[in-house]
Amino acid sequence: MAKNLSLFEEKEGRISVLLPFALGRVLDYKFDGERPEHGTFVRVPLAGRVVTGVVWEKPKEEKEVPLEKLKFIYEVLNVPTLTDEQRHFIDWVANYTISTPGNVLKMSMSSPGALKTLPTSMQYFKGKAAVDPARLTPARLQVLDVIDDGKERSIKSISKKAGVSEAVVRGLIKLGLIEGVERTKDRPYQPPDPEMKGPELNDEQKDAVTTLKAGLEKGFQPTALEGVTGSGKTEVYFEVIADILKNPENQVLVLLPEIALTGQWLERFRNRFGALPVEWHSDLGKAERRRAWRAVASGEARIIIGARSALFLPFKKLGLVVVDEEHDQSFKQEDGVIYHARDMAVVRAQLADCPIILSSATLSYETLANIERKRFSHVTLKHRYGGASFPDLTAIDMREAENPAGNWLSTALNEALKETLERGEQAMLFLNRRGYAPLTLCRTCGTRIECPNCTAWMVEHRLKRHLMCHHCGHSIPTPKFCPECGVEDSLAVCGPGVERLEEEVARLFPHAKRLVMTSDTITSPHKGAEMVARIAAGEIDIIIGTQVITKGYHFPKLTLVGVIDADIGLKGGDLRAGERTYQQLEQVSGRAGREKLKGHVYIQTYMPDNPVMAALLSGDKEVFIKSDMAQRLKFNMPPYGRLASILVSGPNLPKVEALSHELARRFPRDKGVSLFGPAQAPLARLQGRFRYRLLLKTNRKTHLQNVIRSWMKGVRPRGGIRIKIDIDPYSFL
DNA sequence: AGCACGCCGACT
DNA sequence: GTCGGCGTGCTC
Repeated sequence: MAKNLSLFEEKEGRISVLLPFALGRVLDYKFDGERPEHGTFVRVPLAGRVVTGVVWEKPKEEKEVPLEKLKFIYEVLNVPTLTDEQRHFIDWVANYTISTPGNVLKMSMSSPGALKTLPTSMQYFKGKAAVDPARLTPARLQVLDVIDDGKERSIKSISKKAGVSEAVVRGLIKLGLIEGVERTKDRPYQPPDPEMKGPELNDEQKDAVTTLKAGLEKGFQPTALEGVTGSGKTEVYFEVIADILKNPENQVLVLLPEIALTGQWLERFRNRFGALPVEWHSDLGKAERRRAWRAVASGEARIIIGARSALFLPFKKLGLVVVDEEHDQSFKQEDGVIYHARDMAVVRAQLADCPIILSSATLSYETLANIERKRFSHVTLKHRYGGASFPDLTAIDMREAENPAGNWLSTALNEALKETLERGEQAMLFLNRRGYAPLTLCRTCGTRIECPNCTAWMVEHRLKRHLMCHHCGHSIPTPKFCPECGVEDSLAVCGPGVERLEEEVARLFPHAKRLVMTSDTITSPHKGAEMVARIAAGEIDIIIGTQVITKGYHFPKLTLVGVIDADIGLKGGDLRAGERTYQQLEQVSGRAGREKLKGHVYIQTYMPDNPVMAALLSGDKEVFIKSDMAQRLKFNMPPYGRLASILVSGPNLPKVEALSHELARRFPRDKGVSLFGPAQAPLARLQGRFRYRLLLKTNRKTHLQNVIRSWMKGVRPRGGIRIKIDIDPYSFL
């Protein structure tokens, strides 16, 4: 009896389980039988339902619920366990971003349903039944010959291999000569072949590859790969990937900013590795998502390319991380768990003790600072691939430019367009404004049509015949009468959007084939790929688009780039306005003249003397970046100092104001820490919620998160108020 | 995340 | 007089 009891106690025990939502702590459960190790996926009861979670370490400070109160886990899932590395990463990110580990875990699970329901298919193999030899027709003998090896196959593959119809196979199943079993197996991915020969690299690229490969032995080693637009950075890191893949266990993660438009990247990849990588992005269907997730977890997926969320996939053994276009602001996740995928990727690589390559033509200031601090090594490509030259840059001073009334294209740009089209080349016009016009106002009463939910103008989208708020999605049919004074046909549109620009181009060049590319017209990755293919095939003469066209493309016949309003990004005047505008203009300029044809770039600006414009035009970007970064250093701003943004929002303005001021009062004044605000956020109302912001600035030595945690302790937002904490903010809205 | 519990408006 | 709005709190 006593023996039995002790045996029972040995077998029954307590484990902690992390659940994929904001519970704020782990929950304990009992198990019987073998102790599930940390990282095991389990299904557990929770308040009358069953949820999937992961066996986790129990934080020391948490008190124990008595064993008899605990419930038993229901099921241990047949899924690879999360590695220690992955769990540390999740905890680290939660701690850094001041979110709950559960919410971060959710990003690693990403398709909860996929963990329990697996696709099943019947697989068939040689059975044991004996049968009258007289019934074995030649077709049946063919089949028996195929299955003699005992391997499991589908009916389809057996019939194909034996060269008989599926009916023959079914007949044998009925006789028991073939047996079936239900198997859960996703289709395998085609493995990449690192030995395949890629395109010939030039000397500069070869040198870069040599340098990068030499650093691979060191384990964790961040390297910035800085190459001018068109220098062939991708082919350089492909060689590093090929090297890493020689270890059959290694997995490689490539993060790209805009997954919607990676058709060209995938094509280059296939040319080098003979197969497509495993893709991960929000557009994947349920089945594909599960297949990719499990392939990553099992180690079958060798190369994963994805948007920022791919960073949280449950890698089995990460051997290399590449962040392409590392300066791109879309790596910053702005809601839910707020994180910067580039920064977190560095942490992920550090935990995996593997190299990481940050690639860009316009490195972020964060990365430049890390190069200065000697934390990152630095490899550069200064020349364009294939002997292509850099485009000529011309500024058009719009204060003086000839500019026929009502036109957004200056005469100079118009002329350049004409010449480009006459030569049979392609042009790209960049205007970072969706829709037809950003503002509609009444000529009679002066009313500007605003969003009822946000402090923002309604943007006309003429193709869709409505006005739309770009912040909350609210839309109304384009009105004929002023909503305020009721006068008919008194509404006038102000300013250009890409649709309006397209209208002008159509008027000036009625025979040119035009294509508008914005998030409104690129509704799916497939559609984006289709557009890119049409441009590459020469079916399009003029591409008109928002920032989606600035990134990564290679169109050999594209020789003219026109920037319609280079100043848009500078107007907000926020911390990163200069940096962002510089990067954007440099990137879009880089689309011109990437092969043999000479490229030309026209930049329309009202402030040609602005340091950003001056730097671009002189080609001396170093001077601008150095002085801009020196400013940041002087004011202890990122990447030298640290920022956190605290956004208080709620439906009731006085309550939002009151809580914001209470936060300011409670703020622990300390050296090395300063608080700005509270002040109304630039977008004072968003989706019906009023917004106030506080900005916290510290030096690099201060533990920013600890300051915030102790500051926020005991603050209980009530009455629908939310506090959003953004560590290292990029957006100042 | 879900789901129950709990106090204040428009209805069979 | 009830049905139900979703604010608040709890789940091992």
